[in-house]
Amino acid sequence: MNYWLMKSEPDTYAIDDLEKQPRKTDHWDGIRNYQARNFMRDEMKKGDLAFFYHSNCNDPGIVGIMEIVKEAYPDFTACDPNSAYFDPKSDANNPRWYMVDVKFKCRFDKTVTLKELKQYSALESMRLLQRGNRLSIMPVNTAEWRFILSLATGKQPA
DNA sequence: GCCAACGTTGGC
DNA sequence: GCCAACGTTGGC
Repeated sequence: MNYWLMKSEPDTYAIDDLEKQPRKTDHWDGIRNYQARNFMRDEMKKGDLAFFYHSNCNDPGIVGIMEIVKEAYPDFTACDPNSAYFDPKSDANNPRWYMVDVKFKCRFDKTVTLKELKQYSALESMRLLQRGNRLSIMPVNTAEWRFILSLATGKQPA
């Protein structure tokens, strides 16, 4: 069981958009970064949990939790010339990009903001908080996961 | 909208 | 394989 953090720009796809899907499930498309892809393709397992992070917005931060319900399979938007994520260099027979399916689990009452995350020494080694970080999919360790959950719920970590 | 940081591309 | 140029991310 692994924990993750996955970023999305809410103007493009917010956590509410995921919740509105049938069965609250959708594919996580458009990942076009090799490191993020490798995490998704090689390490993400069914049943893993992920924080949903809103990036590039007024109040960036973690807004809720989703579950990985389908492991990596080729990202079909790479082969679709009408998609914003079309990649002419990707070969349908040897897919370059992958996606997973995620299911909405919960939305926090209050966003755990980036600003707030930066305040805690318990989180100072988090990948999200490292200088110049741009990864859109990254692992979160168990201690960090629990700590952030406690911030979201107001309860002490188990 | 600015811009620092980072990733990718492509000439050599 | 180096590295300059360019494109993208994402906080502010």
